[in-house]
Amino acid sequence: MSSPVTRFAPSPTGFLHIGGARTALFNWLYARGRGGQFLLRIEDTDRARSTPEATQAILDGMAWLRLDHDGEVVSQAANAPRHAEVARQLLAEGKAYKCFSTQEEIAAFREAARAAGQSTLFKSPWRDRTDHPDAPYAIRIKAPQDGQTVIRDEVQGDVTVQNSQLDDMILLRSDGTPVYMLAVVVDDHDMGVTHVIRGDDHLNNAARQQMVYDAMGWDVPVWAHIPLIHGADGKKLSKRHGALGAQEYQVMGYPAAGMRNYLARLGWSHGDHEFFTDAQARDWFDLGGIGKSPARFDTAKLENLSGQHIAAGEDAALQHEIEAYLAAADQPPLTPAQRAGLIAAMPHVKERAKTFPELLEKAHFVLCERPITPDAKAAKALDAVSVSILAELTPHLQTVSWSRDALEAVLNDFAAAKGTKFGKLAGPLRAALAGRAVTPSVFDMMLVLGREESLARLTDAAEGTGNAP
RNA sequence: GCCCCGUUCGUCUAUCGGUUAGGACGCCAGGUUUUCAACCUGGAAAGAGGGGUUCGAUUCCCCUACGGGGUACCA
Repeated sequence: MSSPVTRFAPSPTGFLHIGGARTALFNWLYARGRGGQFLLRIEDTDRARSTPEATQAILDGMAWLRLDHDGEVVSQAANAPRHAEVARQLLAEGKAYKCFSTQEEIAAFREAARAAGQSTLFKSPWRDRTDHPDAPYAIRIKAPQDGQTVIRDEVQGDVTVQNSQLDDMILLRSDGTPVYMLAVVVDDHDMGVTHVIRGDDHLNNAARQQMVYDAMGWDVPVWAHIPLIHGADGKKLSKRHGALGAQEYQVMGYPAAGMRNYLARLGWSHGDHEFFTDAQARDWFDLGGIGKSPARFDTAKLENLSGQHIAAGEDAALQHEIEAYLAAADQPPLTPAQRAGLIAAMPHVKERAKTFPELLEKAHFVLCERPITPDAKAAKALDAVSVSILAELTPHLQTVSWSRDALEAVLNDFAAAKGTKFGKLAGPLRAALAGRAVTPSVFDMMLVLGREESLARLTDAAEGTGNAP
């Protein structure tokens, strides 16, 4: 069995839609997991709505999710001559015919049919006529008039469509331009696509497209129509559900790995596995694991998975991705000092953040410089009493060996001597060290900061330096 | 209107005729704790409705309801 060839074929009319991202992911997973190829084709035949910016946005979105494609990006519009050629061939073989009906005539036909309560499928009077006038014509395929067409779908099962439901669809418009329904088939065939994994909304179209495959004597690809993604209310995903563009999630600070895991898990499953790596997803992904019903987008689950991926992430990789996030979110880049600080603090902050903004907030202690300006909550922890206690504590830290055990011992002893518990000291220490009330462990902060910087910050706080919320 | 598809806890899902219907997220209660997060323990929570088939249906078939998609010289 030869290796599969899949493709993602978005229309460049906007950003990379979240549903499109999942479709791309499924195709990528299927191909990559089997040593196959994953191709990318931009369906830009609608010149009016297609823009280069949109194409770039799609490419950017895929790059963020690390969905690399094989070969050049194919432009469907560029293949128009080949599409027309196929239509002409079918015409020459008598499998298609010239239709001289005008759009007005067709509209009138449908209106009458609707009024009479009959099928609105257009029945062209030109199907079998040979007395052709000298006028513009469209090329229509000769659809089978009886029998049925079966779509052997890997997700939906066998879907049977009565051929009486199929019309003689247009292949080539009267202006000579090919129609999408023809273009996809020709392109998929020419590109050697073996597996068409796409949205459910194309399921019915598959029957019409199969007519073209049959007429040309081409092998029909393996179909896999995946259910669409819906909003939290179960309705079709739309703007009112929030972010629709895949990249908006990058801007919100979700790691690509978390997004991929979530998207893969949305509508597909592999037993009870919820959290998995890219490698596992590639190994496990199969068409049989795709569900049949539409799934709702759940931000809470996305967050959970993101948190797990951040925690499991490799420090250097996280570092790079966070810098990319900063750029995508239009935020100032890290200074060399901040970068070094973040790398040092990473082990202590990555396990407590669900998103990058959250991680950065927890890492604030290495991103800020003296004198530290505490936020409101931290300032509250630095009242007169606390400040005097810090002043008293500082000398004890001058000589202690700078290790977790030693620090813990010193602070506990100091707390005991004061007749209190370390917990009471933690708040002020946190505030002095980070200027925040929410931070990693004070011991971890001190170790990351080092003795000199830690003592300087404590001294600042004790002296009230820079203490102006 | 006609055609096609779908329907298991709030959400994502497992189950491929026989299970106390499992897991995860979220939620609730308790525990741990140095803030947040994490973590530990426990809990509430589901087969749309109605008919069949069968010794036995969540699972197979039919009907209804609801949801989605298609029905273009759009993609």
